Amino acid sequence: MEVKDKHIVSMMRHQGHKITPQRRAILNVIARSDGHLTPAALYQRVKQRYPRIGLVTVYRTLDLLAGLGLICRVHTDGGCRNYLLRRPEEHHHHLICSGCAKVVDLADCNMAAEAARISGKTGFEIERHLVEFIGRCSHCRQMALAKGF
Amino acid sequence: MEVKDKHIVSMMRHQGHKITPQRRAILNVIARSDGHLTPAALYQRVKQRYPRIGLVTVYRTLDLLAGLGLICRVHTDGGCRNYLLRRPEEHHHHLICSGCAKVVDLADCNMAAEAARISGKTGFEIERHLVEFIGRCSHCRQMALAKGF
DNA sequence: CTGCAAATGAAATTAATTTTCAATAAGTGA
DNA sequence: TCACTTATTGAAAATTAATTTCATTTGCAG
Ligand SMILES: [Mn+2]
Ligand SMILES: [Mn+2]
Ligand SMILES: [Zn+2]
Ligand SMILES: [Zn+2]
Repeated sequence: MEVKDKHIVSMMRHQGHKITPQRRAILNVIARSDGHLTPAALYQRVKQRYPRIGLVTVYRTLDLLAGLGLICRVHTDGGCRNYLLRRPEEHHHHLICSGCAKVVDLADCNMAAEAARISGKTGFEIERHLVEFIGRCSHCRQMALAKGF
Repeated sequence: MEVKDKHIVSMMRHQGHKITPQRRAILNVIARSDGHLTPAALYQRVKQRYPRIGLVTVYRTLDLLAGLGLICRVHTDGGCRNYLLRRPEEHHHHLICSGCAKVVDLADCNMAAEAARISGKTGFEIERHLVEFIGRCSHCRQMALAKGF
C-alpha cells in the first residue's frame, strides 16, 4: 500500500497534478479500504485524519483519480449511488454480496471471445465491458440460517 | 405491444394493484420506447399524452414496475443516472454505444458455467449477474471517420 | 525565495428523489 | 347502479446528491 501510494503519487506528478495533503489523505483512505465507498463515506473517513477538508475536494479528487484510471466505479442496484472502489491495475470483475456488500475482485476475465462474437454479430467495436455477479457470501448465508431463514 | 400491455395489466391486477390512466400512459410510453429512459425523460413523454400527470407518479410507478420485475435498470458510467428500460421477459445483457447511447439487448447469456465456477471458488451463492458491453456502433464509427477521426 | 497556476473550501446553486397530506378515483360488493 | 373502502394521485415541501462560483491558499517550477 505504501508502495502503491508512491506509485500513484509519482504518476500524478508526472501528469502535472499537484500533490496536496488533501489528495494524500483521500488516497490513503481509498488504499486502506477493502471495499467500495461512496463519496460521502469517503469524506467521513478522510475528515478524521484531515478535519478541514471539504466535500467538494473529495468529489474533485475522485473525478481526477477516475480520469487517470486509478480508481473505478461500481454500479449497484437499489439506489444507484455510484460507489467508489480501489482499483487493481488490471481489468477485473466484481462479485458483490447482497447481504453485507462485501466486494470480491475476480481477476480472471475470459470475455474476449464473447466480445468478439458480439462484435461480429452487431457491428459494434467493443471497447470494454462490465461484469458483476451478485450473490450471498458464505458468512451471510450462515447468519441467515442461524436466524431460521 | 398491445398484447404485452394487456399481459402486464392483468398481471398487475392479479397482484392487487389498480389500473389507473396514469399507469396506463406510463406503460404505453415504456412499451413503445426502444431504448432506455430516465424518469425525467419518461415524464416528459407521458405528459404529452397525459398533461396532468405528476413526476411523483412516474417515480412511484417505476418503483412498482421494477418491484414486479416488469422493467429493469441499466447502470451506465459517466454520471450514474439510473436509466430505465423496457424489459424483455428473459434475462439478457446490454450492449451500449458510447457514442449515441443506443442500447442493444443481447439475449443469449451463457454465464451459467462461469457463475458456477465462481460460486465454487468463493463460496458465494450467486443470485444474478449484470453484464454490459460498451462500444461504438457502426453508425457512430462512420460519423467519426467522416469527420476525420 | 518568488510568482503563478492549480487547488481548496465555504456558500450558493442545481438537480434528483422522497416525503407529506389532502383530494381523488379504482375496484369491490351490496 | 351506488356507495364504500382504500390505493393512488399530485402539489408542495423536504431531503439528498452533485456542481458551480469565487475569494483565498498553496504546491512547486524557476
Ligand atoms: Mn474491484
Ligand atoms: Mn435490455
Ligand atoms: Zn472482463
Ligand atoms: Zn447473463
